[in-house]
Amino acid sequence: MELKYEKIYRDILSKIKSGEYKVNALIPSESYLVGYYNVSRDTVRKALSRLENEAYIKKLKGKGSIVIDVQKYDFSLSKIHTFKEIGKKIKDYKTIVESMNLITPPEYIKRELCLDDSDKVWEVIRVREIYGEKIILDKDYLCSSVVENLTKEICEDSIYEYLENILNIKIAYARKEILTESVTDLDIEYLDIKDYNMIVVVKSHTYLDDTTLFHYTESRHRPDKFNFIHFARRYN
Amino acid sequence: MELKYEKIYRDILSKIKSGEYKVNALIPSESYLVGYYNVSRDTVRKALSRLENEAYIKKLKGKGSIVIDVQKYDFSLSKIHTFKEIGKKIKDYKTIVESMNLITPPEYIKRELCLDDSDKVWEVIRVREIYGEKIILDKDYLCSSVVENLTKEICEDSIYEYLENILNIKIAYARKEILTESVTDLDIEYLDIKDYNMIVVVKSHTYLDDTTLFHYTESRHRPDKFNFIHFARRYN
DNA sequence: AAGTGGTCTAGACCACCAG
DNA sequence: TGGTGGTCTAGACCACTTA
Repeated sequence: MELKYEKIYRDILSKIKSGEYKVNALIPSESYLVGYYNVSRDTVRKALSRLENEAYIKKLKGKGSIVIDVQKYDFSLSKIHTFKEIGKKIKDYKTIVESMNLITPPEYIKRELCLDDSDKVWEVIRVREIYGEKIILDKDYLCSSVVENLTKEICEDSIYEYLENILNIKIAYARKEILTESVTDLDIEYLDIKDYNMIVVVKSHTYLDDTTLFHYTESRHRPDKFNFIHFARRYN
Repeated sequence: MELKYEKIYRDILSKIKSGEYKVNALIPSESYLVGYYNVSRDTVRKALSRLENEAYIKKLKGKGSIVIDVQKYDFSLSKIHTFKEIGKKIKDYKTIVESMNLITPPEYIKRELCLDDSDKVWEVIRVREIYGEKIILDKDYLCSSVVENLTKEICEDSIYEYLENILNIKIAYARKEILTESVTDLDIEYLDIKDYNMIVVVKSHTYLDDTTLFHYTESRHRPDKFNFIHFARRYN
């Protein structure tokens, strides 16, 4: 059974995206929506809260809810994006799996993932090629206790789609850290690094629904092609 | 009159921070908190939702709400941080106001802030010095229609504290974009740039409660000292 | 089976905005 | 003054976890 407020959320979102609810205009009031969807006000409000959280609308006390220009923020990484999602917006991209092995992790990965000595991890090295240039080097480490099997085909497609759709693993949080480092030999070997001597590194820790950490990634971007957009709402 | 769910939110948060509610342990159940605070369940749930949104707790169906290790994420920029907040965690820092003028904005600022020809803006150039090194160059542009007066003292302290506490301006959203650029003459002039030839730029657009854009910033960071932490919750 | 959080309802009063 | 969203209540049923 589908949740009522989810259904309403999606219905309103589709009306925003189709232009039925116009940017900078008010959407129908809560009391109207109560009648329209034949639900309680609280259920309508749940749907609207989520739309506001995701910055599609802004609620204005005494006035109504206004539609925000979402076009500008559509590339936002405030949600947890996978490369495949980003890739959909770029016509010419490719993922090359350089290696994929079940290994006893090196000391610093063991620390990052809080592992025991006997734990094993999948190490996946991938290169992202955009418009014919090798731009991003991804190093993924996945706990084998959570992800038992992995194939080259899955890594070429999208690891996260496999985890979520096939293994039915629920991801709750991701913590990302952005910093810069000097270029390493590995960067030079795998990427079209040109004469840049710095690289932008995005380190991600991904947590399951039960708050256990199971995945660590280092995504190394050639600096000229790096772009991260973040959209923050202020709580009051 | 203070809001009940705000009060409960702050009370639970203080108990998490003081260690009364321990990391990885469950906090009291919703039904217990209903009795403890003598409010309805919905009010308790509002407080807990906010704590979950801000990643202090994680609610687990059928089990309870677990406290997340917040120490690790405390430097997070998922909220809208000002330099002053960040500065509190660093012992030795200083803000130098290099210039502050009410100007007719250059063309690209007019575009960024969607201004008319007659509109004027405050341009503030500041340098952030950390442990004796000039690390960050901030260029701020504020619409004079929103911020009429500005002084050097305010800029040395915190522009945002002035806006929020003195002018009572409510900030609703901020959009941040992170990218890298080549070092400019201005960077070399104002910063201790060493021999780095790249700089990490954070461009921010800040919106008011009524969704109007009023502030554009470029924060230019020496790459070796740049660090951005982002914490994302996954919606289901 | 008992306890937990998740969804949903129906109703109340308030502060804010517009005409 | 009438309509809007914001807060708060009391009660219901559900799915999930743990024992």
